[in-house]
This record gives sequence, C-alpha cells and structure tokens, in this order.
Amino acid sequence: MADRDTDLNVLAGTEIFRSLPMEIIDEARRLAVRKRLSRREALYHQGDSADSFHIVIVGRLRAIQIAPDGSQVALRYLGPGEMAGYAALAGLATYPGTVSAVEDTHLFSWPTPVIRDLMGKYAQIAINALAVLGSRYQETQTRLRELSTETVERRIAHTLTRLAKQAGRRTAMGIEICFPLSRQDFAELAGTSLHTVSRTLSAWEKDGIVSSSHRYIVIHQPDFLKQIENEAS
Amino acid sequence: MADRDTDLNVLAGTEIFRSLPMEIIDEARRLAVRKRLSRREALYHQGDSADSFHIVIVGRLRAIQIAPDGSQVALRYLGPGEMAGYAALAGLATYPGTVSAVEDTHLFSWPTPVIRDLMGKYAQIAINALAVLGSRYQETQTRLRELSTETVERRIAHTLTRLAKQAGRRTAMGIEICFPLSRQDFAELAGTSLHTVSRTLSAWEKDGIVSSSHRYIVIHQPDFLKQIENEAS
DNA sequence: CGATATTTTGAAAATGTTCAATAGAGGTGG
DNA sequence: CCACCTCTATTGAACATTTTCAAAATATCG
Repeated sequence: MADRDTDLNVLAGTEIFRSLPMEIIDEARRLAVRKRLSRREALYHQGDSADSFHIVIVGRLRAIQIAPDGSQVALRYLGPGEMAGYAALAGLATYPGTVSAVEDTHLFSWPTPVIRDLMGKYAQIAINALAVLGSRYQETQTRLRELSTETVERRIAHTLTRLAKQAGRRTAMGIEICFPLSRQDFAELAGTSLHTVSRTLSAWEKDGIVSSSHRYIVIHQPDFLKQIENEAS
Repeated sequence: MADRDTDLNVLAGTEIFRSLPMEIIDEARRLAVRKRLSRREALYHQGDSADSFHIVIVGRLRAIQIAPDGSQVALRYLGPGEMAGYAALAGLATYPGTVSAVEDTHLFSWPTPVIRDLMGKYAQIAINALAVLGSRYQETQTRLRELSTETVERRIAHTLTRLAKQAGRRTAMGIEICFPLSRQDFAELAGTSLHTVSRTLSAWEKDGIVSSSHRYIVIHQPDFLKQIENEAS
C-alpha cells in the first residue's frame, strides 16, 4: 500500500531520523520490518529480551510497568513518529515495561543489532536518540517530583496538561485528548485511584473547565488547569 | 598534582569513556577542564542554561529538583566515574535540576559544544551516553512505579537497597552507605517525610536489620529489606 | 560548654483509598 | 430495533496511612 517515498517521508519526520541525509534514512528504511498490532495486542512484555526497536507510524501505544503484586503505572503513551523500545538502543538486556496497542497500530521495527549498527555508523542517529531519551527522562523526573510533593488534584491537572501537549487535538470546543482513555487509565498516569480521578473531573466539569464523555476528554479552559497546577498546597 | 596517565586511567574507567581507544580518551582529556567544589557548593542550578557536562573524579554530588513551592526531591546521588549534566548531551536548553556537592568533589568538565562535537566524531561516546541515560531512565521509571503503588515502608526499603548498590561499602558490620545522609535527605529520596523515615528506621534498628548513627546508615540484614520490599501490601 | 543541627516520639489532623452500591453507555445477538 | 449484558463511571461513607504539629532528646561542632 505505502510506497517507498511515503515511507521515506514518514521516517524523515520521526524524532530519531530527523535531520539525517535521505540516503541514510533510505538505508534504515530498507532494513525495517513493517508490523501491525490490533487494539489491545502487546508489542512486547516487561522482562522480555530487548531484541527490537520500533517506531509508530499510525495508531497509539501505551507503555506500562507492572509491579510484582500486579498493580501498574502508565509510563507513557506513544503516537505517530515516536519510538518504542529504548531498551534496545540503550543496550539493556530486557524491556523494563510492557507496551501494547491502544488502537490499531502500524509500526516499523528493527532488530536490536541492526539499529545499534546504524547508530555506530551514523553518530547523528545516536545523538537524536539521546535527545529523545533525555527529554523523556526529564519528563519522568518531573512526574516523580510531582508524585512526591503535590496533591492529587494538582497532579491530575498536570497529567491533563501533559496529555493535551502530547495528544491534544484543537477543536471548536477546546482541546480534545485524541485517543480513548478510561478513568482507570488516567489514574494509572496520575498515580491515584480511578475514583479520585472521577470525582475531580466531575468537579471540574461542573465548573466548565473540562467535559468528558465515555473515555474521551475535552479541555475547555486550559488556563484554569494551569492555575490549579500552581495553587498553594 | 595528578599527571596525564592518572587522568587517562580515571577517564578510561568512567561510564562514558569506557571501551574507547586510548587516543580518543586522550583527546577528551586534553579538552577537559578540571573543577573543584567544596561541600554544599552548587555545580549548577535548575533552569541555568545547560552549557557544560561533567564527570565526578572524587567526591559526591546530589541532583535535586525543586518545585515552584520550594519543596524538593532528590533525583540521584553521583559518585566517582558518574556523569552530571545529561542535559548538555541531550541538547536540552536548560538544566532540569540543581546539582551540588555533598562532600568536597573533583570533576572534569567539558563545554557543551565540545562534548557534542566529540559524540559526533566518535559514535561510541554517544552510544555509551545512551546506555547510561537508558539505565537511569529505567531506574526513574521504577521509582515512579514504587511511588505510585507501594506503601512508604516498602519504598524506604527499596531506597535503602538502591543506595547500598550505588554507594554501599562492605564492612564487618554489614553494608554502609558511604556518604552522609540525614533523615531529611533520605526522605527526599524515598518521597516521604523525615518523621516517617525516622520511625521506620528506628523500628528496623530494633529488629537488628539496620543501625544508624548521625547521618550514617549500616545495613546488617539486606535480606530482610528484600523481604519487606516484596511483602503483601 | 554553649549553640546549632539532627533525630526521636506522641498525638491530632488530613488527604486519599477502599468498600459498596447505583447509574449509565455501548455493543451484541435475538 | 430492542433487550440484555458488560464495561465504565459516579457517588457516599468508613477506614487507613501518612503527614503535620509539637516538644523533647541527642549529637556535633566550634
């Protein structure tokens, strides 16, 4: 279906292959394997040997980490152009989390040795990877701080603002989170219980700050969220 | 005082320059600036422009992130051979945290353009950096999960185990955390209050699992900690 | 030895969670 | 097309964990 030029353009727009000469992107393209995942299907599981690296073409993935006791946190949602499987780049032996599809998803994949070989040949790929990993690391550090020091309400506000930035679509009504997200899913992102998320969103809905219908959220007043984020504790 | 060969050996043992040819390490050495920090002195502050990259030679640094309201979390403690200032590698504009010396510390430093130029020339440096950042990212994700899902006692146990791994010194009495760490400092690592840390450590001391004297902690029974980490919630 | 910083401990208070029950939305098959 | 079934969301109330507040004890440093 997709031809060579389409693939090249897609890859050229990704965080990892950005700013590279077309010949190199084409080399990467030739080494790539195309994959498809249906909704809920897993790309890999926590603890699996980290044997490949992926880029989302269309669709959305969800990375989670599961505790020995079964409880889980959402690490990140990944949309088009974003990479999955940083463990393969970083030379970790196993995947530190589980990644699965939130909706039907198309990916490009590379076996670990292939992508590591590309990085060795073209330092810019490694440098781009470093930039991606660095900004994800920073974001995770910030979440860690929020989880340590902020009230649940403020964390929920931060989580929503962050979601809007990563997966927000401007509409007439405001900013819509453009993939389905249940209260439970949201709670796993914000580090709280689904009940508290529900109560908080209900209260905000009453104030006209957000509205939500069955797994979809629209933010009407982003400024109010920002205000809640910075309120005195 | 330290001569060229000593410096080379030091650099060859660091996480970033490991496994590189000596000529390249020597090139990095020639470009390095030597720095010293006294106890409590800051290397850089959160929000400063990320204009250099550092490696600890001797001593210990502490990376923290401060919230707008003044509360803070400890991101990491850095010992000999470890890098500080990943923002410089990742091309972030500003430092996401503040780093300062826990004890008198010697460092090597490189201006951001210099270290980035080295990475561009020698992909292996970027790949090593990716490995370091990857494992720190993974650790932070794990802390995030712990903070989200575990009780304070288990988090304190995890924090202590992690400290033992990163800065533990085997002694006749057990494993000693080899730098001074107050209850407050510990609390900022575990994401709790200094009071809860004090209570918990006191209880463990009664059971002979740990002992502590003014800012130093010794773990007598690491296995008991592991057990607490995995206890049913 | 005095001054300052750190640690301990008790009791009160608060923030969220858990438990429980109901309501609503969507999808499926008769 | 409607009835049913399941998954999702809402809401109240009891409960629990942990924080906050307060005060005293202990240790270190000059």
